[in-house]
Parts: sequence; structure tokens; C-alpha cells
Amino acid sequence: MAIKINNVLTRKKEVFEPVEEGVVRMYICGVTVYGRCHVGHLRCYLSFDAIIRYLKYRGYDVTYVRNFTDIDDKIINRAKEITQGPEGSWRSLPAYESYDACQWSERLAEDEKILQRAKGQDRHLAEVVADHFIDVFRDEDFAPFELIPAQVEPRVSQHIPQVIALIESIIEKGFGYEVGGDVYFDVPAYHAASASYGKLSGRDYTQLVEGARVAPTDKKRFGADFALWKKSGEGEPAWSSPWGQGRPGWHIECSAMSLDKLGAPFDIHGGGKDLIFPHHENEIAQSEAGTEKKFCNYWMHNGFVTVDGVKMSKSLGNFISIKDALGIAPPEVWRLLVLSTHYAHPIDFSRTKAAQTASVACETVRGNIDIAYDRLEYFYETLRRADEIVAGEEVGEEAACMEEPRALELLGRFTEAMDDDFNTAKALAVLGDGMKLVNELCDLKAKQVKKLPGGRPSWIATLAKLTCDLREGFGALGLLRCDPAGALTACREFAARCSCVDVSAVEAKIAERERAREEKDWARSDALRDELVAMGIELRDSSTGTDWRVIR
RNA sequence: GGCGCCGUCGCCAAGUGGUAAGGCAGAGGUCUGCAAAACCUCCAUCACCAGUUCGAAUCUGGUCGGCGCCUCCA
Repeated sequence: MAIKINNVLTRKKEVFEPVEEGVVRMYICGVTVYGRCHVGHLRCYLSFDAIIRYLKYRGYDVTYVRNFTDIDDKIINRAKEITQGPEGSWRSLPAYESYDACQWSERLAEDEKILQRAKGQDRHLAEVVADHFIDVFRDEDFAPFELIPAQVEPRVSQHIPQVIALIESIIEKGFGYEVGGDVYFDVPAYHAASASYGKLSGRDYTQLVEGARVAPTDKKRFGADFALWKKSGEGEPAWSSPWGQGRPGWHIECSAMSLDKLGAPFDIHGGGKDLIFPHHENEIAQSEAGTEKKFCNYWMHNGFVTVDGVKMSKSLGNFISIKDALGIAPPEVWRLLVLSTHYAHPIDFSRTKAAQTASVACETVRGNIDIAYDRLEYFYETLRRADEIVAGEEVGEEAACMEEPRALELLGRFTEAMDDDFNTAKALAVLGDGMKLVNELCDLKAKQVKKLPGGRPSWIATLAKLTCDLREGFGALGLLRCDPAGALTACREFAARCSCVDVSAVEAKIAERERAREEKDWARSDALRDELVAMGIELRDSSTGTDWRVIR
């Protein structure tokens, strides 16, 4: 069985054949570090995290590179804004129109932090801005999600020689030209020689020019040409080059660093769909122009996160920051939610759409986050009850599993789903079936267990195998890696905090109800339960006691 | 204007030629002091029209609706 990948480059689903057998070299476009990340970024890195985990699960030795673009106009602009201070005219820019008081307060606090960090450092403020947001990315935004760390996280600022060498090679081959300190990639010349510009995005470069906005100061020969190197302006960060003081253009850094870390061709290049053009198209052109080798074999792009059907983006102001996301649900809930949809399809986070379209049913329509939250708890609860049954039991090696196809074929079906272009949605459905089976088995009475072929030892063996396989499958997606009891407590505490539930008051009422129940005072017991329901608490009585959870 | 994607049950969501996975909600049931949970059963012919085919949600053409890229963007 082989893994199949929907290759954006060929627009076909293809059998994955790495350059070197058993090894996967992949490059995922990282972020430009000029601000905080939002759920759109989260979706991208969670989707690719599951893909990387699965490739490892399938036995591949994965070399994964994810860059930080730490030189860019937006970073320089941010530095300029910080320099101007809170009274600067930048605050009236259109980009900030939608800012509310809360966002402003966060923004200014962040600027202050960056200024503090810059004190005593003899560096350009833009570099400090980049450092700051790299730290935010690693230590704040993404740390809770436990992504598989990239082997290398290259920064452009540390790869200027590689960038320059690649640009020189492009110029040497006749596909780049210098104009007054800027260097441009010559799209028409390259296309004339290779007939390949536009092969990823399916664009005809001659038609691009008509729609392209060419700024009056542009020195490029052709509208579709793009900057490989930019001459630095006054007070901007600059590096020495054969073309004078300047900095790399956007696109070239990913080519230079991926070629440096992975060589050409490497296996998989990924990123958001919005990067297909121009970013990835230009990466291919300049890399293949400079190296005369194929750049990358498989291109994968994740779908957008949308809000009310519209792409989530900073410029539209319709984004949920990762910081806010972590206040809505725990990291693992977000992971489950993201993986519930195929990586290439859009995910919509609107909570208003349902209310608009289904006026009758709006009260019963629940947010996807809440559903994912419940589902995660269901998974952990299922594992917990199975663990309790299996714990302390001798799982005899000789005890055969029950002839239960749903148990025996679980991982096979999981692998089949994932092999087909990493269909995490389907894979989760398969694993969900396994969870249902675990509950079914746990529900059996001792008498029924006795009657099973193989009896109790076989029942235990089956439960042990199932939970082990489920952990393996979910684990290959980065899910259910925690101890169930601990995870459930954390889930409940999180929900209690969100709903401002007074945990000690809840537990006091539960204790009181326990006493009423011991005295078989059902009226009192039920009254207490009603009070708890009014507090947003649902009870679950069992033979071992009363558990509770926050109603969502 | 150019290129491209999408439209599957009330909601979410798999499914690229062989007769519609899964989740939520809903109905009925088993279990339970009651309830919850868990489990069982039920619940769609795939925006529309016209073709290709023995056979189409899946292919082709058209219509309508939504979105994306072409400027920064995961």
C-alpha cells in the first residue's frame, strides 16, 4: 500500500515516491514575523503536523524545515510605527480601522515590550521586532499545540550568502537583471527558455501584466517580473551585496533556504493555498532557473479558514488570534476540530450562519468547537473506562482476541484512509467506530462476557488491543496522547473557568446530594440536581460515584 | 476582466464512474431510583438543466449561487 498525494503541481492524485527511499524531505512555508498568528496559521501548521506525524508513523525518516521570514517590508514598517510611537500618524492607516480599544491596548503593550527588548542592543529595531515575534510564535502561540518541531528553522537574515549566490546564479544564466541596486527576475526570458512559468498556478504570465499594478517607481522591465534583491532605503536594515546595500526580496528566501537545507529536488513543499501565486510560482521559477534542476516534486496546499464564508485574514480584521483561540477551547480541541476536515478544504468558523438559515432549529445547532470539545471528552472517557477494566488484568499472550472485524481491521482502515491524501476526516470516522466498539464491549455484563467465545480473557485481550490500536491511530495524528483522567480533569477545569463555575460550590452540592441519595431521599436528590443544572452542571451517576461536567 | 475552487440530510463533513462514511441535532428503544452517559434502531439520491455511459454525487456542456487568487496573506 502506498501513500497518495494530491499534487497541486500536476493537479493529480499521485503515488508518493520520495527522492530517497524511506526519507521525506519537506519544507513548509513559515510566517513572516511582523505580528501575532491567527487561527488560519494554526490550521496550516496543525494540518501539516498531522501529515508529518503520519509520514513518521508510516516509517519515513522525515526531515522537516520551516522557515521564519525575518526580513520583510511589513517588519520594517512595524519597526517604523513603533519608532513613531502611539501618537504616530500610522494609527489612522486603513489596516487599523477595525481595531477596538482592547486590540489597541494589546498592540501598544506589545510595542512597548519590543522597545524594552531593543534597549542596549545595537541592532535595527526591525530585527528586534522579528526576534520578538519568533519568540511569540514558539513560546506563546504554538507551544501549547505540541507541534513536531522542525529540524531546522532557518531565518533569512542568517542566509544572506546563500541568497546572494542563488541570485548570482540566476543572473549568470540570463534570467535576472540589475537596475539601480534592485535585482529582478526576468519572467519573459525565463519562460522563453523553459516554457514553465505558471506551471504551478496555471497562469499565463502575459495576461498577468494586464491586471498587475505597476508602481510608477518600478524599475522592472516587465510587469510580471519580481524582485530578487531590493536596494535599501534610508534607515532600513541592509546587507552588502554585489549590487550594493540591500536586502532579499520576498520569495527568494524560501528558495535559498530550502535548497540549502534540503537540496533539489526535495519531496514536499507545503503552505496555505494563498501562497500558490505568486510566492510558490516564483520560488519554482527562480530555483529552477538558478539550479537548472527540478525544485520540488509534490506541492500541497491547505485550505483557508473562513468566517461566515469569507477568508480569515488580518487585513479584513475578521481573524481570531491564537491567543483568543486558546481562551475558547484547549489546544487539543482545536487540533481535533482542524483534523475533522480534509486539509485542502476550507473550514468555516462562523457561529451565526446557522441561526440565519435555520430560524426554527437555531437553538439546537451547536458550534463546531463545542462539538469537537464533546467529542474529545467522549474519546478520553471511553479510553478511561476501558483502561479501568484492563488495569490489573493479566492480558495473557495466549488469549486470542475476539473474532471482531471492527477490532482487527481498525488500523488497516485507518491507514487506508490516511494513505489517501491524508484524509484525516475519514480516519477520525474510522477511529470513532473503534471508540464505539470499546464502549459496546465495556457495556457488556459479566454474564454476557462469560458467554463470549474465549470468555473473559478474550474480552480483556480485545479491549487491550483496541485501546492500544486506538492510541496508535490517534497518536499518529497527534491526538489522545495524554492520560485520560488528567486530560478529562483539564477539560472540565477549562470549561468551568470559561463558564465561571464555582467548583467548590458544585462539589458541595454533589456531596449533599450523595447524602440524600444514601437516605433514598429522591425528592431532595432531584432538587439538588435541578439546582446544579441551573448552574450549568450535568451529573453522571455511576456505581463508583457521581461525576460531573459543564454543560456546553 | 483573467485563472481556479466550491454547492452532499436541519447543522458540520467524507465520498472522482458501480448504486450515498462519520459527527451534531431529532424520533424510538435497552440500561437506570429518576436522570445523564453508553449502546441499539430510524432519519438524504447529492443546487438546477441537458448530455456521455449498461451505470454518475462523481465525466462533459450550460444555468444559478458562494468563495479564492491575480497587491500583502497560512
